[in-house]
Amino acid sequence: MSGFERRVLAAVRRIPPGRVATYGDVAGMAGRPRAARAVGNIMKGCRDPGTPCHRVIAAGGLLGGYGGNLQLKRELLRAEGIEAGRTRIRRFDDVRYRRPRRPGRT
DNA sequence: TAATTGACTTCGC
DNA sequence: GGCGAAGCCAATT
Repeated sequence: MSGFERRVLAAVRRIPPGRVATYGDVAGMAGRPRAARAVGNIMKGCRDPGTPCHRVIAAGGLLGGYGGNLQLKRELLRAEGIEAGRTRIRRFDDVRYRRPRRPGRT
């Protein structure tokens, strides 16, 4: 397992329930903001229990993919209070998870 | 080592 | 909203 992959999985695990993050966001949390594709590639092989891959979606609130079971992804999200339309998450901006910032002077 | 492959992202039509 | 093109990144062959 490469360091990048490990960081990506760790980032995904940090996404709280009821919230989602885009591949790009996860890539950023992993330290490679431009590696959204690589993140997707890793997600594809996401079989680690405890890693909520379903909370990772595409940019703009698009659903992205889920091993062909996009329907399941929607249900899982819905179970966490996130509703999704045919192609897109609802209230995406509200449920989107962001990297925690260092508390400091503003 | 080089080429290919995507659960990506942004832009234009 | 859907489609095609270009850019970008790591894993796999």
